[in-house]
Amino acid sequence: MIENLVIVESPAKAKTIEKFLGKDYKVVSCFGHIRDLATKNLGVDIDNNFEPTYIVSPDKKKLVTELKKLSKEAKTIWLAADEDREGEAIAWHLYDALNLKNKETKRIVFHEITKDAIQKAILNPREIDLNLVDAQQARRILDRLVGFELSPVLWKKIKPSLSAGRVQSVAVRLIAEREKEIMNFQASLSYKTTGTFLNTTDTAFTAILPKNKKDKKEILDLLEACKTADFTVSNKTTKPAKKSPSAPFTTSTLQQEASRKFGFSVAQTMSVAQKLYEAGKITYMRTDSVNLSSLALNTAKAVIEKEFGKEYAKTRNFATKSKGAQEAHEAIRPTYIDKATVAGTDQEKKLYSLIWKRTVASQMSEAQLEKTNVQIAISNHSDTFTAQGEVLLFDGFLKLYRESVDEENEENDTNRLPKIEIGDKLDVQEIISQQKFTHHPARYTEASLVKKMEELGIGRPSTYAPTISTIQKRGYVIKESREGQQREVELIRLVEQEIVAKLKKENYGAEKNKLFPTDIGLIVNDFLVEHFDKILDYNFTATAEKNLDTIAEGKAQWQEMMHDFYTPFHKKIETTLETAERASGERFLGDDPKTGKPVIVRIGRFGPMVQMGVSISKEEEKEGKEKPKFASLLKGQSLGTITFEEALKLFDLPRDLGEYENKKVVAAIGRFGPYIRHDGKFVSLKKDIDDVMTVELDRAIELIEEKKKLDRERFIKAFEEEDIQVLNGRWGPYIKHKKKNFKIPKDVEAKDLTLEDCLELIKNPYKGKAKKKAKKK
DNA sequence: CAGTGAGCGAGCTTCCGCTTGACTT
Repeated sequence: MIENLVIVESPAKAKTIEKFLGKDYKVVSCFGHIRDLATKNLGVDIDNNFEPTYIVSPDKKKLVTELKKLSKEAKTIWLAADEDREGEAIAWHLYDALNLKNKETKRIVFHEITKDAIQKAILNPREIDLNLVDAQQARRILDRLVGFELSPVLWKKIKPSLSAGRVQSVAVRLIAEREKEIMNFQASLSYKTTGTFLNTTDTAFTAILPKNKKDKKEILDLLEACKTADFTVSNKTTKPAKKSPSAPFTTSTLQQEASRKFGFSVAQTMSVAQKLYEAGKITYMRTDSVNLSSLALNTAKAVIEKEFGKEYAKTRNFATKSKGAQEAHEAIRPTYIDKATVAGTDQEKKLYSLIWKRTVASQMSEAQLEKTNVQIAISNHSDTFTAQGEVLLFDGFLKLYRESVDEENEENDTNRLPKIEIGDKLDVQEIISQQKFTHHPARYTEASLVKKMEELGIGRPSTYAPTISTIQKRGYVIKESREGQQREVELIRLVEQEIVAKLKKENYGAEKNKLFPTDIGLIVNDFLVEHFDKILDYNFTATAEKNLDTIAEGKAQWQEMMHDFYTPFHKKIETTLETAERASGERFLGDDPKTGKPVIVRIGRFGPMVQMGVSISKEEEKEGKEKPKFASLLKGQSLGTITFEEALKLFDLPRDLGEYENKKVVAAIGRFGPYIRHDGKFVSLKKDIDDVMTVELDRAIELIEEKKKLDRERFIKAFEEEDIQVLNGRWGPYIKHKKKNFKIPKDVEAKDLTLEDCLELIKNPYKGKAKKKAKKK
């Protein structure tokens, strides 16, 4: 008999809480949601007032059986899922699925995992809030209806297996629209003027003209005037300023900072954080809250006073700024703030240290600055130079932590100014006017997309990383780096009474790990925006959230809200299915100069392609009419931007390179990119080195030989009589038998394996640490 | 798994939000 059974969502949490509660309490975890809508027939009975059908998720069946058993034995059951909409629903699903209505069941909540908070929670149990549960059901059903009615429209009108949803489609829209802004962006040029001056004691500093000039003649006039001008300090102002630390980390700010400082992908950040959490080193990592427990505040204060001194400590409470925050947890912070470092992998150490610094800095004093602004008049010209200086009077939190910023753009014009007073006469060393291009808006990184999604209130801490991986998996978006290009800008310099102009090369347009929309992403987005503007509206989720809040307050019925949404939505689905054209992104490029046939680009069954000639029907083919020719677009090319010339070149593939060892050598492009085929074997071309359009026979032979050598090294041994090979693979040596692969235990030398060993491993496959084979389809 | 771009059309795909492992040739 168990006295008390406490069910929480996370197993790591269960472990900690059990320690706090003592031996009368058994604490177990339900691993999040245990049931979900059935996938058959939507899982929603539209005609029966949107009645949902819930089933226990397949991977939770065993767990639910186990929980049922435990709850039968227990006297009192405490449902301690998180205090937010999803948590309330989890509690209710447990109540329902475990059949707890005849048991003593209590609902408790806490926002921080401290002994104090848990004990308080136990003293204040309540009922399950059915209004909040209804709000969750409404959210779930809305998402199901949108996703499962919208996606099939795409299958019919664009391509099978595509997907659309309240969150992912808006995420794709952000990226698609940003790309269009960039495509339509016209860079403009203007001259930025910087002067280097000497103060009365000959110390140099720089000042700029606050406004850039477009006109070269104006610049030349100015520089000409400066040749003979006197420069006088006409004004000087100083004012105090302060900088305050940022709030402790939430999921989204942690993802952003880890991306900016370490280049982590959002998934990487989450998996490292998960490890730290499971090891008890940080608090829960999927949170939208910036709150710290009072215990954490006290420890932070003590740590700061000890490490930096009393004047560096300042206890603060931060308020959330993000839309729709539910704040069921604390901010992400070290469990023990007095530990500045932890053991672990490099990544774990780095991320922990970042979390520690951010948390501690959030409880430190502001930095005190003094900002100085100096105006320098030109005696024979109406323009005025401006110098800006910043002096740090007290470093405060900056002693520990400095947040990074997104844009690598714009050099900083602030410098440390020497002693300058009003009326000082200054000498000029040089004045440089350099042409500057305006920049297009920055493409999104994974992390800056998360930031934007959070601003719009779409997605949740637990879904940011999975959503970003979904839109990439569907092929809507691709994360890429692209090389920059060079261009020339003019630089006009006045030094020692002489004006000299020259051209300077600069790099621009290089992108590192940015999100680009693909052709299919752009086509799907255009289609959805055209036909389902309401769902694709950036405010759709925010508005829905307001309705959900009303339901949670008990002031509205969820079925009514669903009805109001669904009726027009479903009608739109039907008319779109009936009336909308198939969307293929088709574009006519021109007529082939050799044959006169039309050349078009469009999305085909296998992605973006170029087609020469008109499509024909089966009958026409029988009659001997000529079929059109097809070729896939290369990586980096897109339907919207490919030129006629580039498109024509694609028909040059496959290219015949000649013969080697009496066999033909051919260069072409396949599913995995550019390759060379020789004697029935394929060799990939080297990215960034080889060009499939120009590669020659000599190089091809080099690659073929290289591959042959690798294949030889791949081979360890074979037992031909049993069709067994021992080979070197990506994850080390393995056994290959009749097209199936088998693992080799770590402590076994692959080259010492005997035939008997191999047969044994094939009969009883070694599974590593795994206990059982998980079926997954 | 390195061709293909369509033919009949069965049967499949798909959502968001909670949680962790399992597992890749």
